Amino acid sequence: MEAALRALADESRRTMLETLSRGPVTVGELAALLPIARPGVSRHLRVLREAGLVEVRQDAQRRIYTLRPEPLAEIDEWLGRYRTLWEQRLDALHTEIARGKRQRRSTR
Amino acid sequence: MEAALRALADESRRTMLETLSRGPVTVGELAALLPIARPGVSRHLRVLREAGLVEVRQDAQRRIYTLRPEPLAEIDEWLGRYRTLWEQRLDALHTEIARGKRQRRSTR
DNA sequence: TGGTTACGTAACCGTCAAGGTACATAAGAG
DNA sequence: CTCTTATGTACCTTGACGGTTACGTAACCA
Repeated sequence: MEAALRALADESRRTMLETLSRGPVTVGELAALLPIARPGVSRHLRVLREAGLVEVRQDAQRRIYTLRPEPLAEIDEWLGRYRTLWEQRLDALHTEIARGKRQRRSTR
Repeated sequence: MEAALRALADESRRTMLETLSRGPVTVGELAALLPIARPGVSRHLRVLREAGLVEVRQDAQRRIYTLRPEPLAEIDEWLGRYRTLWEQRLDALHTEIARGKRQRRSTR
C-alpha cells in the first residue's frame, strides 16, 4: 500500500490509471493521451508495476497493460480507519441527506 | 484531493494522522512519537494543514492540532471509480473459496 | 537480410521535498 | 522585565523525482 500511495501522488499516473480503468491499453496509446514523452510514460508504468497497480502482457512488439486494482483496495481498507470519523461529521452536517450514501460498505 | 494524496505519500505524515485520529494533540506530543526533530514535524503539519487534513487551535503557547477527515472522504470518493473493479475481483475470489469450501454466498 | 515498429533503459538536468541546525516569536511564569 | 516553554521559519544540504534526448533491443515485415 505504501508504494501504491506514492504512485497515486503523481497526476500523470492517476490519469494513466483512469485510462486503464476503461480497459487494457498499450504504451503508445497511453503516451498519446499524456503531455509527456514516451520514455516518461515507460518510467511511470514501471512505478505502477512495482506498486502492483498494473500488469503487462506481451503481444508481438506491443506491451499491453491492464489495471490491477487490488492495491487500491488496500488503500481503501486503510482509509477505513478514518471512515467513521468523516461519516460522523457528514452525518452531523446533513443528517437527513446522507442516508443512502452508505450501502456501499463492502465486507471488511 | 490532489494535495491530500501528496500528503499521504509520506509515511511520517501518515503516522501523524494515525495519532491524530485518536484525538487532538500538540506539536511536541507528535514530535515525541516520531523519529524526526520538531521543526520537521512543524513542516509536516504545514503540509497537512494546506491539504486541509488538520486544523489548529491555540492554547497558550501550545498549538493543538485536530484531524479534519474531509479530504480523506474525497479520496475515498475518488477511489470509488475503481471500487467496482476490485470488488468484482474479490467476489470472484470469494466464490472460488466458497466453492472450495462448498459454501453458498448470501446475496447482498 | 535490412528496415521499421514499439518499447525499455541510460545518462543527464532542473526542481522539489525532507531532514537538520540555528534563529525568531509569542505567551506564561517569576 | 527577564526567563522558559512551545512552536514556527530561514537556510542549507542531500537525495529522490519527473522530464528530455539518445540509444539498445526484440519482434514483425518486405
